[in-house]
Amino acid sequence: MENNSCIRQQADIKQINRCKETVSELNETFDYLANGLSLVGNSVRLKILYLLFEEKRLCVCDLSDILGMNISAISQHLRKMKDRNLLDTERDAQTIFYSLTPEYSILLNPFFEILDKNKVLETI
Amino acid sequence: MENNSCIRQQADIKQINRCKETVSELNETFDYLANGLSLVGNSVRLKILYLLFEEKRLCVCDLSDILGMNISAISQHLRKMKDRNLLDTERDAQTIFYSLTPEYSILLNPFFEILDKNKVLETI
DNA sequence: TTCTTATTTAAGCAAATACTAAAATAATAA
DNA sequence: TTATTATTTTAGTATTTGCTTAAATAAGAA
Repeated sequence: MENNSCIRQQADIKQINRCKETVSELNETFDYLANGLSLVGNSVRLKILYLLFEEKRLCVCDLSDILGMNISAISQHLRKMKDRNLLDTERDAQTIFYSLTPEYSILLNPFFEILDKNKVLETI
Repeated sequence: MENNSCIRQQADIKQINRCKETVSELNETFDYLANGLSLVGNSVRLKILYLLFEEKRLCVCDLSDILGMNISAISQHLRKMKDRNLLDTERDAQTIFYSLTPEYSILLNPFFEILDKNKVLETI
């Protein structure tokens, strides 16, 4: 930081201090939330999340076939989302099924609705 | 793609084809949405968005001071979000004020509520 | 036990991202 | 006009991310 003396003459010092307090109070929350959103902000992972929302559960192999991508690449995406609690797993013999955690299913619903709406529009 | 013949014996072919169709129909929508979410999925930008949600409008200089970051770095973040229509600008003499576009204010509201709730919790 | 199927993990690399520093633009004041 | 203030843009660099390939793990079948 070279130059944080840029503060405008007309700057609202009270406002700036209030904001600084907010940022320092919520710092970890910002990081945690941003990290979760960055996982959703990737088109491969967004597709996976939406497909799991629609189909309830899918395995790596299904997703690899659907998305036309390497199983390893998909597996690595799934791991990230599982580690961040976006996904649950359930084993059925050799097959591991992934599903959306209920919390993220709710939180991401507005985005899934956008996708649903677009789907209808494009089908007409 | 070396090996997309991984398909399980028990794979639900109908399900997989339905999913493939969904993905191909919505492909651009996925990309567009993911791109928007990737902008929100960065803690600096999430902070900026939340501060604009709370304060209605702020300039680069305010944000630079609040976040303790280089003006140039903030300006580059703001540009990305303006280009993707997350932000509006309004000039007041030499100062350029940024604000949230109404659409994204609504769409991001559930996340801002999480932040609001955490703020209250930590203040108690 | 060995073989097959399903999946994960590790290593390596290319592309994307975020930041710094310096130069450029733009509006106002002297 | 020149100087000041507010901001953006460009170029360079370090870090992060996403994918490929190959090796490792894990469960069931022969």
